[in-house]
Amino acid sequence: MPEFRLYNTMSRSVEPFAPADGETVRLYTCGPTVYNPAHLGNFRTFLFEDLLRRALRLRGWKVEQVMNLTDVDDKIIKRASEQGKSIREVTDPVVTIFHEDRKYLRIEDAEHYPRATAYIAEMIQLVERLIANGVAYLADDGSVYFAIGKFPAYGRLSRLDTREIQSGARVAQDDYSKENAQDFALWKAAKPEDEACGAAWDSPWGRGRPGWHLECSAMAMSILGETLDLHAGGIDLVFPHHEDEIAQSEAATGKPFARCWSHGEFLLTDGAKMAKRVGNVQNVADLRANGVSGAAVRHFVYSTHYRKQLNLAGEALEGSMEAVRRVADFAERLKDARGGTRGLEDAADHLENEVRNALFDDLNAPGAVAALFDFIRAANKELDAGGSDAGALSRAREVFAMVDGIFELVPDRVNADAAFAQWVEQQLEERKQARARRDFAAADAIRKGLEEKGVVIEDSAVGTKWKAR
RNA sequence: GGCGCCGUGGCCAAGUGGUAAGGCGGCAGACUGCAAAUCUGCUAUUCGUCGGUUCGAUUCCGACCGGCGCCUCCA
Repeated sequence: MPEFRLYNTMSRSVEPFAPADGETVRLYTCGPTVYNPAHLGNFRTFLFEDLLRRALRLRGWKVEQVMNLTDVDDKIIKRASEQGKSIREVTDPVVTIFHEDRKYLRIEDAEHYPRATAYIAEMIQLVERLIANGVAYLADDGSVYFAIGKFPAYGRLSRLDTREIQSGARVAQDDYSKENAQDFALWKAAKPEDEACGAAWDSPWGRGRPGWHLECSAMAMSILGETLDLHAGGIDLVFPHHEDEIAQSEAATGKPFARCWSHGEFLLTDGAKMAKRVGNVQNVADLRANGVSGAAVRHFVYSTHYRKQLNLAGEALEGSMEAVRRVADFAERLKDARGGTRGLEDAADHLENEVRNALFDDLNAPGAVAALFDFIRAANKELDAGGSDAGALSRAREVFAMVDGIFELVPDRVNADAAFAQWVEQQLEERKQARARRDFAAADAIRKGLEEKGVVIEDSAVGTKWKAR
């Protein structure tokens, strides 16, 4: 089994990776803030993490993944206030949509999806530890802050040592009375609007709510233990989110918070970061409306390395839709095949090796996908040649299933309703008869009629197949 | 201003100190009654520009041009 190598943001280099106990990778991934459906940029990160967990399993490890759902934060409170709802009323529907979207993109279930509001007690305990350790303080405004000056390692992950506000940097908006502008809130004193929407809890420091960073540390350590094997997220979380997670976790436990940090790059739209503020977001609902399958999105995302910005532009998505059609046709063909050849078996062996090597080399998805397409061409060629080797065929099916079990590029079959399918079959029968009497004009007219209904047909020696397009 | 990333064919995009993966598209051919699917061949003498190191650089170094991201809302 080749060594698994992964880029570690902490060291800024590709390093060998293995879980501490040699068996189970304890993986924490920062999830969505559920005030609005996640957009494709968010999902690029979740797709990266999906591939990561599948690759780790391919390597032979178990994976225990936590993806948190941030269900209390400024934006949620703002929305709840505007709509006269509780935060729960705002977040519940969005959580439902998140999971639907996630399934559409075939992102596997993580083992845990903790909601921040379910871990308030753990967060309070963590803050108490930090206060006891002298690295957190209660300010005049009733909020508790982390004193970054008390944590010498602060800034190691992001390598942002100079914290002065420079020209060009965004200016911090100070809503709270901190001792140091760079200190971050662990616990925020409740404001009237927080109380109004159910975003306030009792604490030793009075009514309040958790700061954003606190939830991840509390949930990660509660569920996975004080030292994670791997912590992943979007590149923008490096600073301040992950920096602050490290500070508050390590200052509390005295142990390393994560053994490895992995960050996925952004999705751009026509060259600009996809973001609400830019106004260029697309979400899964938009894709569905345009007939873009989850499989096509996966192909698109996995065509670029996770540490490189990916530009949603040009005909890229259309290309992925077509590419995935090719994979689906091949899958069908492999399923229906009656036998294989020695060459088919060799191609399968080669594919398995290539995929392992690529994926274990810092998650080189493009390389693995390229190997898959090489295999499809080679296998189509072998299948064209016929062959009756049952062992070779089953080997090809096995490896293809393994690879597609990782990338999931075969789109869901659109199940035409029964009446429509019956109508299509009837048309095909009529066309068959027309062809039998060599009335090709009639046969072509039927085919044209089917195409107008979105049905593509393929004649072959064993009959005519059709598929909805 | 600080930190970092990127610039490869029409589009998306791998990769390596030794002469360019893969997908989409296009062109031609095989197969087909015609298609579709599939297969075959062709489609970057070249990897932003200019220098340098080297026997040799797209790959290393420097400068420049262009694009992007982070510097407490951020996947």
